[in-house]
Amino acid sequence: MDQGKQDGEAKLATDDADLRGPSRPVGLALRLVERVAEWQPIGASDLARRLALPKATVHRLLLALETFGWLERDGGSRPLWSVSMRPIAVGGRAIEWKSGLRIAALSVMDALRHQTGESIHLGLVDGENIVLIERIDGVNSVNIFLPVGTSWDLSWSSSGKSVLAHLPEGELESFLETPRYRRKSETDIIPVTELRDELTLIRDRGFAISVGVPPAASSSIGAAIFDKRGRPFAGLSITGASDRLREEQLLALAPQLVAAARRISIGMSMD
Amino acid sequence: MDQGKQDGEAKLATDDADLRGPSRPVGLALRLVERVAEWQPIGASDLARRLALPKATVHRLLLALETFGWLERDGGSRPLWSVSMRPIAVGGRAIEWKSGLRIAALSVMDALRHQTGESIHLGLVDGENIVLIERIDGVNSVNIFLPVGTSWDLSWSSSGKSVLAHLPEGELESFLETPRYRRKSETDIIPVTELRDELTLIRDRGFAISVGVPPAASSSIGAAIFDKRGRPFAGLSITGASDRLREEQLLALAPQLVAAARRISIGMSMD
DNA sequence: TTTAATGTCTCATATAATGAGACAATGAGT
DNA sequence: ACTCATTGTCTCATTATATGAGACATTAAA
Repeated sequence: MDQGKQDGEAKLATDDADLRGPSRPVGLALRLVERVAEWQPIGASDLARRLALPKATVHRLLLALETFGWLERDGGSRPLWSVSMRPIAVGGRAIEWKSGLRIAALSVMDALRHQTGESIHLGLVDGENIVLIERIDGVNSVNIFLPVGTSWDLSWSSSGKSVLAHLPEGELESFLETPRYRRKSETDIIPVTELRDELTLIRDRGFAISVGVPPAASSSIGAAIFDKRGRPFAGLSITGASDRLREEQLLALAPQLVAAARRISIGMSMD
Repeated sequence: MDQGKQDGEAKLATDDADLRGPSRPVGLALRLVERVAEWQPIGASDLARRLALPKATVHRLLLALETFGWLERDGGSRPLWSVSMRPIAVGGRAIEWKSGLRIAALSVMDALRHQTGESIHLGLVDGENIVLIERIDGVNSVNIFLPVGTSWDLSWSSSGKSVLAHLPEGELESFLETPRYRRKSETDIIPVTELRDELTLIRDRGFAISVGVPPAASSSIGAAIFDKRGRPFAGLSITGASDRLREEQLLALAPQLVAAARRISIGMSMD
């Protein structure tokens, strides 16, 4: 069975299609970067085996990617590869540029963290995932510090579900086409239908709640952010350790969160 | 004259060498990603002109990079290109994996921000740059929120200078080989020699200070973090708005900062 | 010591990259 | 409304590189 969606953490790479055709080397190289990021630190042979690619091809690409500064290896006699800082540096520029969102959100997020004491997350939709692009830390003593760049399947995080709930019907359909499961315990799996019901509730209330989301077992309450055309494209959430933020506490934060998300949406529409 | 180093913000890309030879398409594609990140949003022709590459080649690569999910364009009739969330997602994995550092640093950083009230930055050396990989926000009401992924030339930021000061003599030499300037005002440029003097002072005191660093005109005090072999590879800094953190305030924070950086170095050496 | 992996490299062949140029669509200037 | 420089897009003959099987030395484990 295809794993990956079950554990909530989003897959990075595009499907491992055959990739014959134009720009094949580029495609292979990028896939390599993505996979190395996922499996680092990893050896060349191991990588080739997992990708079902010839050893020589992988090796050649690894050397190229090292030359260009995207990958690096440790000094061992059997080198292990990992990604360099380059992708972060590149990604940082991306965040800075989606500044319409970031700038509009920052002051609101700062105010919200002072009101609530909790950490505030800003996520941006990327295909079927939502990526954490900014985090402002709560002033409480115990906090969760998720690294920027963490991404989740839209059906997992509270802000992701908020986005889903406000998606045009057609797009939601095609999202739900790929079967999606959520594992609560080892065997307890929530199927699609229940997610649909939850989305209806979310649309009515204007916010979503998630408890015990990996990788840090955090709990959160999230709301969607809309662009000028009324399309949900990002999410704002209040996130904290599961043992402090139980459903009751989360619900109490709802009004302030929803107001903040709306304020950001409005700020985005004024250009 | 070669700009770029003067404004403190680090260059992303490798040099625009001719790139003939093996893996050329991969090299071109990666350079494209880096440049688009730098200049986004940008059109295809403009990009081709700046890179001195044929329009057709650039166009083909842009389409490929879109297919693979690394670039995207707005819907306009003259599409403008920008980078997707993919690099951040990839980079996030990188950060998570340098977890030796991140994990070791987080609790210390959290403690430090509660002691001082200011924002704490963790930077990782990447070639001649230092990249912000984690930020923990101060509890004060006025704060600077630099995006993770921001990078500076080593000679600019306080933590970068701390790293430089503790570099083996040979490596420092080759770093200073490329002429480096710092612009204080439009015409006031600090040459190499003065930087050398400053590094001596930094080595003696164990910390460095920078005032008015772009892009947010922040001021900071920084100290180097060392690996098991005693090599500086990262930096810790206390950063805030220039108008609150003047040299006097920064100096007062030095003991706590230096202690925290040492604690992280020690934590890293215990594997 | 044996053995099964791994990293590295070479080379003939297949395949894709290359870039000049053509074209229509666009948008700025008048 | 009309001009005209510029843009995005595509084609195609030529050239250059990618490809991947296999060989080899090296390493780590049995």
